[in-house]
Order: sequence, then C-alpha cells, then structure tokens
Amino acid sequence: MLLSKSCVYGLRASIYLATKNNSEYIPIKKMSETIEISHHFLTKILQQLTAQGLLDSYKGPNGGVRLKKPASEITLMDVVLAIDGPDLLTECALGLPGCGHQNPCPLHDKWATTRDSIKQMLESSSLEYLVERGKSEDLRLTNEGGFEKLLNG
Amino acid sequence: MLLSKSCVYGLRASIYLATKNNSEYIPIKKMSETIEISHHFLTKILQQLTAQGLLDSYKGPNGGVRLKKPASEITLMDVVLAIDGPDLLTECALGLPGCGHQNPCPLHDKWATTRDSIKQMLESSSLEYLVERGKSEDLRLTNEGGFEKLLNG
DNA sequence: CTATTTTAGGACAAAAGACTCTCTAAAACC
DNA sequence: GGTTTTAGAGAGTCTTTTGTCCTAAAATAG
Ligand code: SF4
Ligand code: SF4
Repeated sequence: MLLSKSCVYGLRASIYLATKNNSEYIPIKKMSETIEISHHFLTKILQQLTAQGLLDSYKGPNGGVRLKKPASEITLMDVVLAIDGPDLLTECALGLPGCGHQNPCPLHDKWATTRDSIKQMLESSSLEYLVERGKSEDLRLTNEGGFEKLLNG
Repeated sequence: MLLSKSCVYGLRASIYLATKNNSEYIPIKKMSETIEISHHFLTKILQQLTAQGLLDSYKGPNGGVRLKKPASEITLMDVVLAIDGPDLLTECALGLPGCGHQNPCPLHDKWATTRDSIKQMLESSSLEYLVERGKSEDLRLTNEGGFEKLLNG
C-alpha cells in the first residue's frame, strides 16, 4: 500500500472539510458518520492533523474541527506528510539505508523518476481542486454516495 | 511503503540470482549471508517465488535455487506480483471499494496516471537490465558492498 | 454552579506483518 | 545404510498498524 489507512482516512476527512463553509466547526462525530469512518479512530487521526497545524479544533457545543487555511492552500502532500511522514518520498525502493546520492542501487534512476511522479501528484492536488472536481462531476467520497449527498448532509 | 519488506527482499534476491550463471543452484544460506537477509526469512520468501514458478529449487548437496527463466524475461513486476499481489495496481488511493470505472473519487484521474507510472517502471525493468546497470557502474545491493563484491563473492 | 456537548489523550485489544525456531523431506556422498 | 546438505512447512514470537474504550478537560447553555 502506498498510503497507510490512517492517511487515507485523513485525506477523505480533509476533502470533506473542504466542502464545508470554513466559518463553522464540524463535529467529528457527525463527520465520521457521513464519511463512514469509525468515530474514535477518526478522532485520533484528526488530532494529528490539528497538532500539525492543518486543522483548527474547538471544544464544547458547536465545536468541532475545520481547516486552518483555505482549501486552495492545502495539498494532499500536506496531509500525507502530517500523517505518514516523509518516508514515501525519501525511502529506498530496495530499502538500503543512506540512499540515492553517492552510492545508489541499480533501480535508483527509475525509482527516483516514479517517486517524483508521486510527489508531483500529491503536491499538485489541492483540496480545493478535488472539491471542485467532485462537485462538477458528482464523484464520491464514500462507498455509495456522491458529492451532492455530502454537501446536503 | 510502496512495497512490503518481503517484496523488497525478494527483489534483492532476484537481482542477485540474475548476476549468477544460471546453470548452477545457489544455496539460500550462502545467498542470505551475501545480501544480508535472515536465512530463514529469505527461505520463506523464496518459497513463494518458487511456488509462483519464478524460481527452480533443488534439494541436497549442490542444491539451492536459480531463476527458472532468463533474466531478460523476468521483470520486477513478476516478482512484485508473486509476493505482494496485484493490490498495488488495482487498489484505490482513497480506499473505496469497487473503484475507478463507473463511479470514481475526485482523485481518480491523477492517481490513475501515477499508478500507471509505477506499473510502467516495474514492467520495464528486467532483472537483466538491472544487473547490467549494476555491473557497469558498480552499484550496490547491500548496505555496503558494490557489485564487484557480489560477483566475486 | 451544574449538566451537556465536544475534543484530547491514554490504556487497551485485535489483526497483520516481520521474523525465528524446529522439525521434515529429498538428494548426494561415502 | 547412514550421514550430510539442502529446501519445505508449520508453529511460535515480536512489532507495528489498526481500531476500541474510557476518562479528563474545555466550552457552552441554562
Ligand atoms: S539507491 Fe535509490 S532506488 Fe536504490 S534503494 Fe536507494 S533510494 Fe531506492
Ligand atoms: S476512484 Fe480511483 S483514485 Fe479514487 S479511490 Fe477509487 S481507484 Fe483510487
């Protein structure tokens, strides 16, 4: 797997938050039901995003979480780095320590190209872009429902 | 991580076997010492490759394993499929079941492109190609040593 | 101040992945 | 036939990932 499950959940939640008006806090409980992720587990993941400065959180009634920056300024890369860390972008395909630069393995050139393409994809996808695509084509974020359902839910 | 650790070990071992004259069997014990992977664990992994028809094995003195086909006809994709299975190439970036075709998520187009680039890399790298690159530039397959050491080991 | 809603955080449990150990089976050599 | 060399197969252990649960702390409303 390219991304850990926690990371995938974090991405789904981030995209969902980006569909919302950013002036109000969204309770994690409600969000977890909408995007079909266990409440407690999602809470843990969002705690990481909050700690990394991607989300604002607020306790108490009318509390919840929201994006700390506009959706146009948050990329998938930000979320992946916050949850899975930089390993995906620095680690060796053959798992040899101290890699790439001085003494590469035979796979290095090809792998470095592929790694760049992954990096490129993550950096070039802002939450705003994904929400717009989702809205315009009614794509889905859950097993069943499309975007319309999310926006009105 | 893109590939499981077992898969990475399998790749290292396959590349190593491709450096050898394919007429003799290489004992796993010796190989495990050369490429610095636990003997028993490597045995398990190579059993899978044997079961999948990528390796020949032979018991008893002068036994061991060797590639079943010429190194030019085995790609990294073959090894990855044998050990990690096809998940990497079929699975969703957002982990939604029943994916891609009829009802994609907003990430699908970009992800499909990246996935193709991974697929392309794995399919276009034959063991022979890697060994040639390794030989000509004395690249490494272990933490320390380069190819010269492997060939003469 | 008290009860309620909501995040924060830690302890715990289950499952998967990574690795070890031991015994068995086959082949070769003497 | 007996011993050695090798792969095969299974059970068992350790670690990481995934997921649950419970309590505390903050905020709000009455
Ligand atoms: S040399 Fe490059 S491709 Fe090879 S293991 Fe290191 S980073 Fe990966
Ligand atoms: S629609 Fe495409 S990108 Fe999205 S989860 Fe499915 S396969 Fe992955």
